[in-house]
Amino acid sequence: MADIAAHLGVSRQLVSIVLRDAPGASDETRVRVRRAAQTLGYRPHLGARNLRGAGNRVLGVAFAPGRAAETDVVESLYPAAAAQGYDLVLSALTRTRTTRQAVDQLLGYRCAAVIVLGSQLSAAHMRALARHARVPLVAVARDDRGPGYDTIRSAGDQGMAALVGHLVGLGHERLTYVHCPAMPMAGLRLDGVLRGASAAGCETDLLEVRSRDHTEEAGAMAGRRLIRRRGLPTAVLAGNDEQAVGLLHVLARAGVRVPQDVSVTGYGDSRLASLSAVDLTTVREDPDQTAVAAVGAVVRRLDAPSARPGLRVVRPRLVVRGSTAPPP
Amino acid sequence: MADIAAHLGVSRQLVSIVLRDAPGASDETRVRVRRAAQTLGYRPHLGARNLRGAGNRVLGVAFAPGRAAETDVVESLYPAAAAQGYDLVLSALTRTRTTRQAVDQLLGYRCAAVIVLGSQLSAAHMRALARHARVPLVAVARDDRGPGYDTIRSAGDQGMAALVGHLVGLGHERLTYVHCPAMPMAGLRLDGVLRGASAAGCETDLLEVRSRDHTEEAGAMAGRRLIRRRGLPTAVLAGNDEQAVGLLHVLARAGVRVPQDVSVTGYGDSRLASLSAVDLTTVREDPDQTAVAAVGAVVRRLDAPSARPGLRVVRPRLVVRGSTAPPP
DNA sequence: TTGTAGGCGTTATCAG
DNA sequence: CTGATAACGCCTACAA
Repeated sequence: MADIAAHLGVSRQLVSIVLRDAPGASDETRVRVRRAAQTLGYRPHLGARNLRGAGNRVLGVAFAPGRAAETDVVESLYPAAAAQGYDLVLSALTRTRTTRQAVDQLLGYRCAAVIVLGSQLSAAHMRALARHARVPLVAVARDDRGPGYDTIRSAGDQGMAALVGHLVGLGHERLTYVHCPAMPMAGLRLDGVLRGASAAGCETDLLEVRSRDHTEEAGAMAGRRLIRRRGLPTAVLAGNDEQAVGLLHVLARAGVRVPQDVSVTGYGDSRLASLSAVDLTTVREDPDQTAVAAVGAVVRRLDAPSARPGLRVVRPRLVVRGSTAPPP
Repeated sequence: MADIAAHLGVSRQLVSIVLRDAPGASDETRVRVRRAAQTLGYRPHLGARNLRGAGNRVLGVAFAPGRAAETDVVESLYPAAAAQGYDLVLSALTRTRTTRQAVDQLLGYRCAAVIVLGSQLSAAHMRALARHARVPLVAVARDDRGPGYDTIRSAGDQGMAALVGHLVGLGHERLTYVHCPAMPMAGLRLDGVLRGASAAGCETDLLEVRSRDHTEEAGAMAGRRLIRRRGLPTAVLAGNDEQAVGLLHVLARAGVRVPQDVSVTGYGDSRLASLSAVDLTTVREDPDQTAVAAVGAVVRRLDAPSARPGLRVVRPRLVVRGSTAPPP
């Protein structure tokens, strides 16, 4: 910044005024300063900016790259944060990196708040983390809630109930649900299936998969167990899209036709679901809505730090594709 | 830091000395200072640290969360960077966020260097970006090379040649390669197939998929075209694992058995390849090796800024699984 | 072991 | 519009 000032023969303050669009400079100098900044390759030093204490306008995001639902939310978080004047800094959750470590790094950058996506931390650890971070903490895709942090999640029960309604409407009378307890928010989705089924007056079988994995592999395990059984059900609901894809794969290799012989549904409407070879009936968890809600929670908490942390439930939407049909 | 000093009644310098393990403090005070830092919830201000100019020990990483190969490398980058005393700060490449924007943000944090994973920028734009960033730039998974930036990639040609060798060894005499020009490093892999085939004295058919997508969707398109043809080939090589999975899905739904009727191979050994329902013969691009090579390139360039940027090729490894067998 | 002093890049306030 | 001055948190150097 001093370089620009020297180069133009003006004061540093003037340059600062122009670059942060503050009042107090003529249009002509604004242009000159901006041009000089361009040619000199000027770039604001974000660390120095945050040093000033007040209003650092940076949100930290901890997430697991590779998890489809989370990366979608991250993608949506950029515009959502920008709309409120915030920038994002990311920190990865990996096998070698705990939620705590990731959040600690973000706090090192003095983020105004931290958004944690899909952490598998226990409720107690999450609360401890929120106390430890002295900035607002927002948890996305958890089925618990504070105290100490805001929670954003989609209504997994409503979504599942909508899928059940869709299948019953097609004429199915008995549904099988692939329940994978290791999956975040598994309980909520199971609830939705059971309540939806009892409301529609239809039978439900539970196929419980006991594995730490809750993606394609779990779906494949469920598929193999279904095939070993005497008769196939007419409709199977998987806990999420990845499980549904694993299930579809196993069914296809076994010569079972979808949807002619069996209808299959997923949850999430991730990238996988809309692939032409998958074409999965599912429930859309809108990442844009989730992202906007998360940023909204941050802003609200920063405005009123003493307010009780809340729970925001985002409404899911049924997406009917080619993997469901009337029973054979 | 001043808080700790006040709380203990010592000087800030002493606290600084203890916290960065510098000589000049007694063991007893070290313990006291550390305990106080704990209880006061002290956390170093990374921005302020970087402000000091020299040796900021932070590497910027620009990548697309969601791309399997890239997230694997990111996961491996954390330990690789830590081994050299570096921390990582991440910036996402998304539909709404260009490589340029992501790198600009990283430069704002005054990273010592920037690592860009799998950017689809043209060679000219990449060079411009390297000039614009005044710190070392390392590109991972590109088939071009500088000047202006170091490149790390796996030997796609050798990997493909190894797959060809494996298939020929099984007795296949005619191979079909799914060529998707939009895929990064597509040319290199095509080369490997052609050279491997001519060395082994076997025929090759090219199935070119013209689509911007180079993942499951492209593989599914290729699969549908194969099935519409008169006779199926005995072996199909896909450009990467995702394409292979899309291909497998379409083949399975069409009643084609893998590997009894057709052998299928992928490239990358991503998470998908080892799923039990996929069980794909492929080539492993080791993310650990790639990550170590990338950090190594950074360190070398920081030591000798004037050295000519180089190309580092990581050797891939054949992984034989259940999707390949002798021809029917 | 402690104190003093300065600098890193930015924002902010004050009086000219 | 400029000039002067301060503050943010951390590091380094030098002297007591």
